[in-house]
Amino acid sequence: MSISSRFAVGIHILSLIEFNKDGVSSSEYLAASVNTNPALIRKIIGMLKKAGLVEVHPGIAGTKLAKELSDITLLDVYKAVNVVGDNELFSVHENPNPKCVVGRNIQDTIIPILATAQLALEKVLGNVTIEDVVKGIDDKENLK
Amino acid sequence: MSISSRFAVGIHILSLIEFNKDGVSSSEYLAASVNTNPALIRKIIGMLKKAGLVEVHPGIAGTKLAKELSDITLLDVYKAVNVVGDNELFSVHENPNPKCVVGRNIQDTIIPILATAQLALEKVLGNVTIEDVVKGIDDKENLK
DNA sequence: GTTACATGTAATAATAATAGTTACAATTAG
DNA sequence: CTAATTGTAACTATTATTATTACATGTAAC
Repeated sequence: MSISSRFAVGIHILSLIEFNKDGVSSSEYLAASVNTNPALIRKIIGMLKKAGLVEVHPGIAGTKLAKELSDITLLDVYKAVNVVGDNELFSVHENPNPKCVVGRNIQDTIIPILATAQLALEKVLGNVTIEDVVKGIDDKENLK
Repeated sequence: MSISSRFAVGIHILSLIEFNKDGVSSSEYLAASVNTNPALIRKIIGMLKKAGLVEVHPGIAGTKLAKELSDITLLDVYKAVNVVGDNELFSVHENPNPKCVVGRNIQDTIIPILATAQLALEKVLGNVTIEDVVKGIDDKENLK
């Protein structure tokens, strides 16, 4: 199965807050662009807030970025929205037979390999910032 | 969510066929080591067969490797068991609002980035072979 | 040919996560 | 106080996985 779109939605939200920095980014406003409902947006914003990426206060309309655009990487967002835990991108069958050479060693053998693969993926995400995404959106828009 | 354990089970199966190369690796035998039932093993073996990694024939007990150990990478297994399609590791929300700058450009902007991350992961898997896994299992076993 | 056994595959159920939705309490500004 | 917004909980629908049962199909041995 694939990684939850919460991640993509998180990127969308942060980018839109930047594009709308002179306006008020309420959950309703953001939901209209993502094309979902405000409650779902608030749930994701809650995660971004817990990770220190945005500032938002109960009762006060709007969410603001809590960091510079260039200081927020996609890895920050990916971790914030909890799509994948450390070393949990791959799942490994849980109870292989300990009476078998393969069964009693397979987990210890492949888990580090899978972790390396996961880290390679995360490293790519760590090298891209929301600033890059915002620029990418701008570039695509200007080509139209 | 995480990537199906079919992948880990596929690695387990191929490794065990090697360790048991002088014996008969029936679905029942393999299932006992993986600790699941034979039908599930046969389903996965069917996928490995379709990918040309193993040889197995209806009515005849046992599965054999169709390639050298060093010619089967974890990426081959990963693709064989269909856990993730090309460019489908990450899911992206489907109908962002085209009336918004972000909404109409977000997909084209982030999809290539996410694909790069996925490729980095797959590259790691492509550099590890079943031979490496088998050696790893042997090493761990000899330390006990 | 029939018997015994193995593979191939369909159907089903249980579980878990996602995505969407509604509802409402808590909080704040005016 | 009132209106508006955030923060959450509860619930549903959907989807994929994993496990399981059942049985048709294929092969070898007698």
